[in-house]
Amino acid sequence: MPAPDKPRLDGLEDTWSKRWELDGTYRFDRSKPRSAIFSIDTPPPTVSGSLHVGHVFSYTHTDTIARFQRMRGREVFYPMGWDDNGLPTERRVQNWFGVRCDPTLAYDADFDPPPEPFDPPRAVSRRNFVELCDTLVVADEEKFEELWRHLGLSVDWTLTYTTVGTAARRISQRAFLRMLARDEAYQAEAPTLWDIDFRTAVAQAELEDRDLAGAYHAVQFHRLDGAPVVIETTRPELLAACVALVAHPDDGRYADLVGSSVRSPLFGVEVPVVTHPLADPEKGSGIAMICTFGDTADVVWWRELDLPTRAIIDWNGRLRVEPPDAITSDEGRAAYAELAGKTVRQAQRRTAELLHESSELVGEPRPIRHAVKFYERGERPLEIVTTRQWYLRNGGREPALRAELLARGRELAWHPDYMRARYESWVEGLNGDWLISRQRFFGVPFPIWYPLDADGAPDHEHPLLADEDRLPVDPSSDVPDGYAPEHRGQPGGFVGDQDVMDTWATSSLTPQIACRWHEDPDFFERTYPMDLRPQAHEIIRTWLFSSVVRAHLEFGGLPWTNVAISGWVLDPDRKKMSKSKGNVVTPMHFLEQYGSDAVRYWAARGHPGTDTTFDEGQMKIGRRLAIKILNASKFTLGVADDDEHDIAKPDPDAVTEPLDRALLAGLATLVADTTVAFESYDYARALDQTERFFWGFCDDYVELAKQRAYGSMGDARAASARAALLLALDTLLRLFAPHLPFVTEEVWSWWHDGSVHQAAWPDENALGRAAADGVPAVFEVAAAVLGAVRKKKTEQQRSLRTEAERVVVRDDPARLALLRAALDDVREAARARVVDLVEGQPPLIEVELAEPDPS
RNA sequence: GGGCGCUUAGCUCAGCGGGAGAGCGCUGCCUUCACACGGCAGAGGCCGCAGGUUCGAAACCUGCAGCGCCCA
Repeated sequence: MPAPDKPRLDGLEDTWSKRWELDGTYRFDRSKPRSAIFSIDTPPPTVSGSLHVGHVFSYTHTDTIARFQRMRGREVFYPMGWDDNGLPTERRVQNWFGVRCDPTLAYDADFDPPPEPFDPPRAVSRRNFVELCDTLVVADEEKFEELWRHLGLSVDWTLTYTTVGTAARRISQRAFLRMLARDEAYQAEAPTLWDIDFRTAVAQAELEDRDLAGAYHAVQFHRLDGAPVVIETTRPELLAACVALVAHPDDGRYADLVGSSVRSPLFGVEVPVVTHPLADPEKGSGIAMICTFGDTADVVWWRELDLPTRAIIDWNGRLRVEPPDAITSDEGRAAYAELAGKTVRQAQRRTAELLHESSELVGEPRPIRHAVKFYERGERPLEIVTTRQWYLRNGGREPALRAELLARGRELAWHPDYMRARYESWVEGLNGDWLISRQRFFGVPFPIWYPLDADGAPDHEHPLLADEDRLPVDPSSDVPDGYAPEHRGQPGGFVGDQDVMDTWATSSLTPQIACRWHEDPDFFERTYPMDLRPQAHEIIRTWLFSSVVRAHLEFGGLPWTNVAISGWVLDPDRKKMSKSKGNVVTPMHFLEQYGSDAVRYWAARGHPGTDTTFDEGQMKIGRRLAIKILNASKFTLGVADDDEHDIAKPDPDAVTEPLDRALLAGLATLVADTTVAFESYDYARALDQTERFFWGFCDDYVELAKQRAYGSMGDARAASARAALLLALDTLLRLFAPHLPFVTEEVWSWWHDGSVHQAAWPDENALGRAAADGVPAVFEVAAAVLGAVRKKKTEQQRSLRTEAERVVVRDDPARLALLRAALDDVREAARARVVDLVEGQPPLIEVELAEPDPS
């Protein structure tokens, strides 16, 4: 099929994505041995959100790697997953159908998705809720898949998985049960970071610090002899939960106090004065009150100093109705009654008033700004409450395991390498095990029930576990072995664990889910551990770390050998593009306006790990590059197609001219360089090198060789140019193919059977052989002279077709020899009547143009 | 507070021991038989600052500043 007269970019996405699907171009061949396979642990996008240019950016990076590896001969395992597990989907299902999940309800097999949302919302069982989720995400997934196909991701769409689907739930539960059996999972009643709005526990990895306005309240405690002791606190409302005062052991100001007791204001509770190195002498008055619990420091003090528990904050964020037992005086109980049931903010205000009235508040509260811990999706500061939760060991408590995980981090090949520091600082800063239970309704439940004693109280010490071959189970509707449904909730019966797992507890298993751990042992054998985890840097502490933990504990190894970290897309003000900031740009418009190759070009220029500004200008350049590829290809194929030779199989031996050999020699170097770049996951460098070479090819080589290729110097010399043009085009199309899959495939189809994306990556040695004695410098010197002539013509405001009367090149003998080898080409391209070569220094190029035509 | 990264032309960025570069934007020219969804050329820079290593530093080392991120 010859090149069209007016080759166009428009419509290539539809044409080729359909064709690739029909031909199974990216279909994974599972019969290949592990050594021949390159497997990629793609990040499953959250389907309830929408894809924005940040997704296009990072997924393009991965796709270029996938395409490169495919052309290198690896069988690429590149599945897509959809993340439909977690809060975003839960909320979307609630709103879309007007339902809420109530795990205490029994499954209703006759329940159908309502055409209109229920109003008011109706409660449904967890299993029904999950089914509604399944129906809703199907539509989302179709939209996402369409966009990914339009972008040209070389995913095998028959391998798609979801994170709340049956297999994911089964694998997730299986992995949990195995950790439980190895004592790597355990249940504990402990102080827990708690979001009072979501009413769920939150893990360390989900925290973020936010700067918040607060105020130091100077509050008077009293020595037993009546003398005042002033502490400063930003949380006076926790006074009733105070269990001690703490000072630094070296702080002389309080030395005489340590070991004695003081009495709290308002409540008159006697508490000890203790020391701990974590107490900061610089902060406030240097002595602080320890409450159960105001912040994580309180938890450390409470644990290490073995202090009593006097919790007053309830799981709804209000002060408990009943005062702590320690408050015994009538005055104290009366003061507490003023606060009971109030929110934290209300209680704080009222406490300050009460302290003011009793003259135990010293001066006015002093406003400060300080870092306060928030759940990353939350709106109010986290509280700390004591609850029973499930934990996975992650090295937060055991130095030995932590050291092993740090060693895994060093074993992993990071691209770029410096991103390893994020992992290490996170692992080194862990201060507890991984809390994985969430008091939510939607998600993967724990495959656990508890027996009920004669009084109907659950026995948490002897959980009933689901058999592995029953998985996945939903303990709210399934029944443990040895029990009947009617035993649920009855004394002597059982009750299901009500919590669900943290989404990361499932996401950390994407390698096991994608590779079908225990679902398909042969498949797993061939794909796991995987070769590449591509992901963004802000989830190193969550997704990457938790995946390493799971693989390390279950398999004693890494889940992949390489991780490629992509940066963020920044808006023009250099702020991260994110939904919460409201500055996201949806990609379809740009894909349609500039073409997918152009948008991919912009993305592929973003170096690994580097944040990149959203820049339409780069898309324009990408589009221009794609158009240039069309036109240069049209020219090459047009001039080379002489009805005598098979253009699909140019003959390397026909390349005899020094200029042509110079081109191929340069091309061989280019192939070597881009291969190295791609092998180190630097797709951006590979693109830059190829693009640079390509423009030189168009601007200089084609111009130099054009007349000869048309036959101006005879058949043999024309055949040399034609073969070189074809070899160069063939090579350049392959080098561009990972970045610009559509235009390269389009051009490839004009003169080749099959897909460029299944073609072999170019072979630098074959090109080197074709180049024979060629040296790139011949091309460089010839291009320099041509450039000087063009410059002269431009300066004289003359057409480039203007003839040059005479061109004089002065240089050293070696450079002149190089030029002499391509002199005929230079003369014709420059339209010069005479080119004189003069030995001498410094180098000089003089151009004398012909007189303008008087007409 | 600790760590990591960045700082190069108006903008977006490459270069990371021997010529200060690309594209966009700007200015000018050229309708050239692949390309006007073009081509060619031009102007534009104490390569953040200060020391050091070196025959030679935008690049390597040290310190500082600004910006961003990660962690505490």
